[in-house]
Amino acid sequence: MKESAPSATDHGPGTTDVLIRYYQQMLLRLGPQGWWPARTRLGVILGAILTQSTSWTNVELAMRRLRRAGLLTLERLRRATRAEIEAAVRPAGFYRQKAETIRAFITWLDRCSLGSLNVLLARPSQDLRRELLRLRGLGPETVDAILLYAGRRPFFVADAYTRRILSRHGLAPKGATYDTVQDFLHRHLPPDPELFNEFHALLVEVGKRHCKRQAACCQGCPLEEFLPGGRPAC
DNA sequence: GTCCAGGGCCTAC
DNA sequence: GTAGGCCATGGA
Repeated sequence: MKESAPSATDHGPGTTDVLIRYYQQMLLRLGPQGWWPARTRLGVILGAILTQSTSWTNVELAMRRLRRAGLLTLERLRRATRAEIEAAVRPAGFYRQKAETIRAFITWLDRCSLGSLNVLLARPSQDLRRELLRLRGLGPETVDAILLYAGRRPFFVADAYTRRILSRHGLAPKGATYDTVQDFLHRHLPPDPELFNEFHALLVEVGKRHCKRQAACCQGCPLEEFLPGGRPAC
């Protein structure tokens, strides 16, 4: 079988230990992150859509506007116009696309899961993931965030920070795809939703503080001591 | 003024 | 298959 995409580096049986040490170090330095900061499963799903390429502060602005407009229930979202949803989610950016994604999700939920998040989230994990990925506007990262944070399923959200940090630490090749990095983490971590939840949240926090897209990083980073050769990899 | 954010889609090559 | 453009707002 030909493998065209760069594969994550397999460090053998010790890889799990390495990853757990990363996790423990971040947890020790930063403490529990308390993700996902939404009150309901619907809130988690809306947040997952709104946070696409958007800072969480802007997502919070949009969520507040949704709440003020009474749009944080399925019943109200069904009756809301496109313009109402667009106006509420505007601070999160890409507001036309995101409003349309929200409407598409609600329509699909009504058609395929009796309009019930209980019914939806009771479906088998792989089947549910495959179906969600078919919805326009839901890519792998958003779907996995929904599965992990709303459905408590063990899908690691291998977002840009996760890929960047693992790459800079030599655990994944530069340019590794979402699926490659997620598969790597799934092979080397116990399938524990609580672990995936906290691990991902910690990686994002470290990424925001120390691993920006272009900036040099590592100074003061909780993971600095783990860098290959003890030197900055970035 | 510039960069960036807890992505995803589409098109051209 | 993949690189590049586009979608958009708000904070640093």
